[in-house]
Amino acid sequence: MVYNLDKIFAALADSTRREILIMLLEDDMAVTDVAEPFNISLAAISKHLQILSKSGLIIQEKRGRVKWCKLHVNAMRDASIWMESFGQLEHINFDAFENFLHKEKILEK
Amino acid sequence: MVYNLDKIFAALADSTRREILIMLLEDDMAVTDVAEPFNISLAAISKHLQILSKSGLIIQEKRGRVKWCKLHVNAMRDASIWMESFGQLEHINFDAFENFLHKEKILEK
DNA sequence: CTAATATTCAACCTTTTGGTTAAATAATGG
DNA sequence: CCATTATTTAACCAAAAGGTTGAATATTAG
Repeated sequence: MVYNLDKIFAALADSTRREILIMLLEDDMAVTDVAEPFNISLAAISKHLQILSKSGLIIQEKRGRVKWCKLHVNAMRDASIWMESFGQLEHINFDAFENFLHKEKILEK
Repeated sequence: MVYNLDKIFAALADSTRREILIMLLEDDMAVTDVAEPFNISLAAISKHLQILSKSGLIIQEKRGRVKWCKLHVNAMRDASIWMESFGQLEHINFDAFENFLHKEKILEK
């Protein structure tokens, strides 16, 4: 399966959706739980999740009445490969990267 | 200077703009020359270049009546760093990457 | 000075995006 | 069976995106 760069980058171009992806790094989540920290409607979150689904960045699986959302990182790899072509990543700025992880609270101080 | 992920990813979400970036990998170009391979109006290309400029992915510099466009890859690094957080890039798929470079005619067979 | 070249701006159009609220659907618990 | 919970759909709205054409603005060449 090949991913659609238009859809992947468009999905990543919204900060709400990027925050959702970061939340899903930690664990799979139900739609209602994804919506909890945001103050927009559940319907809006549902749409964001559909955009993430169609881009391939997440997979949704319904069990009972709960639809579980989980990261599907393969899609992002396609986008990364595209970016690689600019020959920058061999000089990854690890300080900036670690900084990012702290800012997003993925790592604790 | 810090780049705006919304703008960078949104700029990358359009295939015309990604093609422009690939063209600029080879060399700096004037607006008219960027427009040449596309069959949309010059005004449309001008808008695409403004979007790329505002995202920080290119820099435009006017010399005489010609506005030169050049890649400014630092912006893309911010987006790459974001993607790094998904822990995928340490296993870069180099086959896929080389494949991409051939497909985009950056490398010849 | 004038014509040609390079680029942008303005006005317009259609489609998409991101949001809303209210109603619909589906599954579960009691 | 019925009320509750989980999620989506539908109808709507305002703003943004991506395109057009035609006019405007610089700058250069002759």
